[in-house]
Amino acid sequence: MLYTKCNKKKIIALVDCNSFYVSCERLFNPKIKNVPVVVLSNNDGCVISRSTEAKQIGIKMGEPYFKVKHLVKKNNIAVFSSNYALYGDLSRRVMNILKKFSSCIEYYSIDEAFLDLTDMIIENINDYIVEMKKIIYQYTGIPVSIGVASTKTLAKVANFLAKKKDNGVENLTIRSSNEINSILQKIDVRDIWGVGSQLSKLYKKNNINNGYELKIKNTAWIRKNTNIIGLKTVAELNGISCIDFNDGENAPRKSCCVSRSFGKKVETLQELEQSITSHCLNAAEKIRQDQQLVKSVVIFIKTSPFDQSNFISLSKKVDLPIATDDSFVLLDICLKALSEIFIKGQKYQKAGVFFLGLQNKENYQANLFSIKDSEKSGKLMKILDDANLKFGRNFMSVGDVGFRGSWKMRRDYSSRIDTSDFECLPTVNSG
DNA sequence: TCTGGGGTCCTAGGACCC
DNA sequence: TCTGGGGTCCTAGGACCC
Repeated sequence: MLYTKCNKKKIIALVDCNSFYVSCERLFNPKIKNVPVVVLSNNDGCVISRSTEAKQIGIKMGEPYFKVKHLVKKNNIAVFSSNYALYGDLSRRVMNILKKFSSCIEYYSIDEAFLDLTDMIIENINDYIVEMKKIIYQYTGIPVSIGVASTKTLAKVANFLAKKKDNGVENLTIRSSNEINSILQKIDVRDIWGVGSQLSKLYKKNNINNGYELKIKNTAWIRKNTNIIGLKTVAELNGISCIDFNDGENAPRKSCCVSRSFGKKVETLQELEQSITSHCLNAAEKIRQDQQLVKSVVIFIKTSPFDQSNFISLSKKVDLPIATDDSFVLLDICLKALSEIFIKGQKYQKAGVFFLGLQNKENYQANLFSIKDSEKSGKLMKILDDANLKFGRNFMSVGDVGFRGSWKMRRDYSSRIDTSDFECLPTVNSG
């Protein structure tokens, strides 16, 4: 049944921006063009983007910053806090260009997209992707790698190869199956898309060490020892496309989470209330933007998981009788839930809000008990959202978000670049 | 009061991704 | 001293029903 959809060989391209966050910072700062650069996660916690030079020095993806600080110092690595407003803006520009190369496109992440080229009339795929890469660079300054293959999983493999090549593109659809097999033999099973730390442990224990060994593994064994996703990965390595292509531009979100670690540990209820308030309001704004309503709410607070002996994680779920997008209602629920789970005397490290069971507002409206109330609330929420859009996040707020709380996120190395700010335009000297 | 099996639905938790 | 955030999907197991 898994295979029935696949009667025609597909042509799928995966476009992936190279060291995306680093590339974004480099656009506005030519001085860091050929030097090692890293970008840190929120709170300056971990390394989440590395330039080629930084990779060569041995900085690993996801490593805590404090553990590599000595390497940073010794090698003069340029360090940046993440600036998601900037990355989001540049991502949109790249994706807009990709739209011109295929009408069937899946925005997979901030720096990646799948393009289905199956039904397009293209004389030469290789020329097409070389052109695509060139245009993206010319229009945005962002370098990308492009891999093409008959399935998403193989397109990931192709992209993995493309990243190591000078021209930055790889097309597996023109390679023989023998060539593909020998390529897969050289790829560690952990590097196959869909194989994470747990699966790779299981595979290696059972002598499946590379992509080829996974490809030829008996499917009954895979089914018995993993799950449907494991089975799909194997099918895809065999050229059978069975992972859905999600080209719905606005596939609605099913859940929405806003959470943050604190810049320093938090012990008081008041500070937790401020952070939960801020997260709740931000999440509410997000779902209103998407015309969605919330059916249940979860809030959580936890101490640091790295302090194993003292780790606690507290949470509470509340189901709403009527789905809503009203910040007042949601905030009320969140703060009440917080007061119920709060335990004194703990050093909290993180707090967050989940909105679950999101549903489309249009479809739900008719079920509301009081249309009038919801209209009133809708107008008020719109004023709130418009003001915050115009004057910046949290300009207008409903509760106490503690404007200068010492618990707020650390961002010590931000480039503070804003693409809507003229001051940030680079200066060009003509002579 | 004791007995069985099979179905659905829901949820918590885990694994994975970037 | 200092270890990100936001998603999706799948499964096992419990509750409930007949």
